[in-house]
Amino acid sequence: MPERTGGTANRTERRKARTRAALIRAAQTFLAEGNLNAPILEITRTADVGLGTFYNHFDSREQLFEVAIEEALDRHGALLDEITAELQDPAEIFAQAFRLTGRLHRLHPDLSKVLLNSGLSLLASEKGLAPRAHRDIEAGMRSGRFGAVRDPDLALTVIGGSVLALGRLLHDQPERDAADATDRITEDLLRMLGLPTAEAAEICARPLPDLTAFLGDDKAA
Amino acid sequence: MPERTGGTANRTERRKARTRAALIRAAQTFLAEGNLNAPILEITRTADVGLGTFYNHFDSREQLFEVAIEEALDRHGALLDEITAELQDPAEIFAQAFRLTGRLHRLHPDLSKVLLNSGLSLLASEKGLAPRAHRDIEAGMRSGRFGAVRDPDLALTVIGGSVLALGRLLHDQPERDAADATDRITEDLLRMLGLPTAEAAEICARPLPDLTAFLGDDKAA
DNA sequence: ATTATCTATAGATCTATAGATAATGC
DNA sequence: ATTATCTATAGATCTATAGATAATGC
Repeated sequence: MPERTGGTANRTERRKARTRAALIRAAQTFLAEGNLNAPILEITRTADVGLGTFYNHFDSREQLFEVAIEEALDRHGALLDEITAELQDPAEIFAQAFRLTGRLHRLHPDLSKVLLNSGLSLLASEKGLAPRAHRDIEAGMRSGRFGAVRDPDLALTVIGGSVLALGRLLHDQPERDAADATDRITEDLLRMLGLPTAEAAEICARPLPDLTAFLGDDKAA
Repeated sequence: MPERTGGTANRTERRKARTRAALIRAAQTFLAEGNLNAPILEITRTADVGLGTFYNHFDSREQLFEVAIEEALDRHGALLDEITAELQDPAEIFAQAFRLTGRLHRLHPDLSKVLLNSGLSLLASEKGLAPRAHRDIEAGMRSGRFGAVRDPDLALTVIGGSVLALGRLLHDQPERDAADATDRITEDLLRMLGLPTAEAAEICARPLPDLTAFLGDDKAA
């Protein structure tokens, strides 16, 4: 019977990886609660490992939380890649990624809260939505599709800020229709990038793949 | 000789107000450093008051920091009001407020860092830029000037997120021309709200009042 | 034999208060 | 006489490590 956790060489390494993952997962639950000061003992209890074990893996709480944020962004990035794998048009790739990210605040509230409590680090991170949006913006500029963009960093700034602020809005207004709010903002952003009004609306009205299928297993690689 | 700090009744009250202000100011310096965990003793040392005094004014560090963020936003809001007092057009009021806020990241880096480290609280706060932008958006909708806006909360979401993300960008890229970056984003946002391209550009090219005059005294009421 | 993990704990750090002091009110 | 502030400190809490234990490697 094959082991689940990674394909690393021996059992000792796999156990170590599992312990590390448990610590990261525990950190994410505290992050989701906005409790950035949780005592290390509480974190290790949540991870169900001994206190001393923490220091085998991390030097400080700050370091653990940093890794935990990166890991969450990474997982989200992988999900976006999976879902947009078939698409060619940068405008559509961007639109789908943004629309799905907005919906995620309802479908996966834990990840959502981790992102909201991670402050602005998502904006400059090499993981997650930001680098993908950057790639799509540059592709769209080259193809002439995003004619209104002169500086991709500035476009990315408005987009990244919108992702965060949208998350906050949906968190503050639990009864608001997340899909509708997200799609409207996506439309605004597409127009801002240079798409004609009608086309922006059309792209945001297209059907989306079923997210729940992808979210079935929480531990998606 | 009249006292400076407020016009409150007696000297005891004024001294108390000064102590409280010193604590808030000290909290803001730690906030600017991103040190949300500074021991209360260090905060009181920075404020140059005894440790016990802290508990005469606040119940917890969290409460102090909350007040410190509100105070910073409040001061910024008052500055914006002062500067835009003469203007009538909601589009121009909004544009000036946004353009000045962007420039503030260079002119007043301490306030800038306080805002960036305050997380997303600026987005939903009743103080600072957000309520003013909300007011301007609704005025612009009524006058038909912001024809593209259907839901003011969504417009405010993109705008608020952009404020924060712009601050982060300018912080990460110290050599970038803040005025230029800010004006371009303002232009994008005005177009998003429904202004014609040419008019958005024109409004963002107008001269701004001299901010340094207003920033002369840091303790502007 | 090696390596990860565990438990127990010394020492550092921090919070919150008690009681003393200093300043102002009346 | 009242009120804000101060200093000193008890007790709580937390970090980081030392040394023991358990599991795997070879």
